[in-house]
Amino acid sequence: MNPDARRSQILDMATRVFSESGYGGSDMQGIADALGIAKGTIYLYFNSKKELFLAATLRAIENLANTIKREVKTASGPLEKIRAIIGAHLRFSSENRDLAEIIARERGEFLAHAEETYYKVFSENTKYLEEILRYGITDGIFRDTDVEQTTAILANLLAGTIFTHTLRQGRNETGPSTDAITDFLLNSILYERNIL
Amino acid sequence: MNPDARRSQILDMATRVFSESGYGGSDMQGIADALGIAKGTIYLYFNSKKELFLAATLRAIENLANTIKREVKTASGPLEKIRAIIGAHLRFSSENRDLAEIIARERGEFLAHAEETYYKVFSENTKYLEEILRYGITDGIFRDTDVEQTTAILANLLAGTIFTHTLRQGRNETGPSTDAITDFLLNSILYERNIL
Amino acid sequence: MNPDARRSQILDMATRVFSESGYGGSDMQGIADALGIAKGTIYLYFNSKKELFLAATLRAIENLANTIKREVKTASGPLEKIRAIIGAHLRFSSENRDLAEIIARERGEFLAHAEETYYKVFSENTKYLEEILRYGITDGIFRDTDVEQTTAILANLLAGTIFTHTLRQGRNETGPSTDAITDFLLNSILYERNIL
Amino acid sequence: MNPDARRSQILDMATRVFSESGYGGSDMQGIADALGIAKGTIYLYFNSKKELFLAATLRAIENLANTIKREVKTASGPLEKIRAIIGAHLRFSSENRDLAEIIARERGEFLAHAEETYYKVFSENTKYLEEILRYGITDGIFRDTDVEQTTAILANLLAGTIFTHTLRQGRNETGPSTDAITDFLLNSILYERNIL
DNA sequence: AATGAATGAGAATTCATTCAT
DNA sequence: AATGAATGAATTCTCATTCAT
Repeated sequence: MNPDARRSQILDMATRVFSESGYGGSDMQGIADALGIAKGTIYLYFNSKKELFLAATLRAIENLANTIKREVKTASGPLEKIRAIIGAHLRFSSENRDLAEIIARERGEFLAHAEETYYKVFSENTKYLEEILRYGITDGIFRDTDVEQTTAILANLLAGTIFTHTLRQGRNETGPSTDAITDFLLNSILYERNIL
Repeated sequence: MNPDARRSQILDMATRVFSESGYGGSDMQGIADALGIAKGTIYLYFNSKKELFLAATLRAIENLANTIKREVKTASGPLEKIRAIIGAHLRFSSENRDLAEIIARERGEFLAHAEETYYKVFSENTKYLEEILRYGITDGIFRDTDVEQTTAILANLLAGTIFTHTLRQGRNETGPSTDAITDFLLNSILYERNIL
Repeated sequence: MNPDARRSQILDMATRVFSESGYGGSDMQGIADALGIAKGTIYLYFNSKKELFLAATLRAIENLANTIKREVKTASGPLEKIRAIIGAHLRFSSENRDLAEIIARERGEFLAHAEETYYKVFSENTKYLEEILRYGITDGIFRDTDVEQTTAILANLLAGTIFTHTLRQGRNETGPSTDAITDFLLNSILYERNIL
Repeated sequence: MNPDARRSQILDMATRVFSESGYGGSDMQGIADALGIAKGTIYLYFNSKKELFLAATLRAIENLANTIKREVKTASGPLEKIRAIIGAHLRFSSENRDLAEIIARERGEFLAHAEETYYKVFSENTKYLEEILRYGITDGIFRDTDVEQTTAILANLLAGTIFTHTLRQGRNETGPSTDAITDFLLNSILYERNIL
């Protein structure tokens, strides 16, 4: 089997298993069994359980970061770009539950490493949001708010959305929609709400 | 030693140790050592490591819930009550890092149990917020928004604030202030922003 | 059970098992089984298999060094002291096969560590022998040989005696006797052989 | 590549690696890597790790035995033949460290097999030495000692020389020289020392 | 109530060996 | 002949939990 494909296949299964059972609740044999391969094979591609977990997390986080980047690039105009960032998070949480969940699991298991992971996404987010906000303020469509605080608020809101997504699902609840969040945000920051 | 005091002492240390090292990264011997007692003694008060961890988490969560309840009761008027809820979360994160951190750790380790924990706080939050919002809408000071969505948004924002608090600290960053979040929220939901 | 006694008991069995099967050929479970205790118990006293092995070796080497020291002290006169050193090695090999064997095993398994072990005994030997030889030369009973070379020769002879002891036993052969070695040595170094 | 050459090349590298790291400390992958060949290739020439190790040891032993035989044959007269045997061991230890070291390693790892190995060399030694001694005694140049004991003593001395060679090197020490050992021996066994 | 020695199930990891290509 | 990916048995080590004192 092609090494890249095998590596990717292991990562897929590891993501699924770790997402379902957490790091401590999963074992290497279980991942191997689920793939129908030998335990030793996993170690040909990853040096340890921790490395496998973190590789799976990293891939998830990069996937999220790419999703955001792609959608922001596609969107035109500050309002649409903001909606794109919010939408990217919600869609990512819904469509890639394993990926979203493993990101949240990392937070509890490897705090120090999670810092880096977290900043991979959120520093990107921050960059985009600050640009958009500054542009909008200069342009006169946004109120002259403290850009950094506003950005941090939205970052927390989006992080909270991902961290609570699975929790809500366990209760058959749905969180706020992209539209609701976007409206909420714009109502707060727009200079003239009535352009909505 | 008074049994309740000993139990409480063990919970305190467990909270500290689990907060620092996570569930998988902590061991019973370490907690006993830190207390200067024998490992077996812990088992006189808690049946298992998991039970100890969840008891510590539960206490943390109740502490947060009580903090919120107390401050909301003290505050007068919808605006002040909203500010109190937000402030309670931020102050709790700052002043009780261990407690905030163990709540975040539980999310990654015991997902199913975390659902309950989470709802202990957030259903309370939700109840208060929905009341406040409905009251404010009826009263005409808030726009006529979808109350459930708005509540869910704020819940996510506050959860994100707790979950990212330690992460930010690792980077020597501070998150948004109570004032910033409150202003942000009110600007969005107030019927007339200029009353601020 | 008394911790020192237990530690000692584990060391005894480890010495026996490692002597019989070598380091690679032994496993911790086997040692535990032979003692009728749990594997984990061994780890309460020794942190790793290697540490257990080296502790057993160290004890063996100290035992040999003490045997030599005791017998040299007891013997009176240079000729008797020399005989005592030689006799101590031969008796040690015969009466403490496990101990002699584990010393030889260490040589093959942990070369770097064996250096230290080896010098624990042989620097002691060297010290005694050089003293005795110098004394005898000054006194006129020994020829004026190169003391360091002669000492090194006897050290090699005694090391060879220990290292080959088990090998010879496997062939039902006996090595040279204390008397033979002593006579051999004295015939070489005495100024006048006929005092023998 | 010529099969014999490849086999030989593998044995060379195996000897080096096993000499440096011991049997347990070496792995087949490491040997293959050092040769720049695939691990599986080694198994085309040797059926197992143990077989490879023992083949390397056997070759080393035969090399030593041949060295001795060659030098004994070349030397003329009992005194020179004795010097040749001693010199062969010392030169072998110095010039073929890997070979000498793997012989010592085998002693600790495969005791039963080492018996055979050991006797390959030492029975040869014994044969030569006993012949020489008996000849010298009959001839009147050697004292009438117990030939077997004297032979065993020299065998132990030479074995000890090989087993301690690497140990001494780790301490930057040199063992006794060929001349010193030969003089020592002859002073002991010669009927008239003054012919030296 | 407290202790801490002992337990042993459990998991990670290694690596000699195989075999399809 | 050579390869190197795959295997899985074997082993070390950990640590939650128990229990005799």
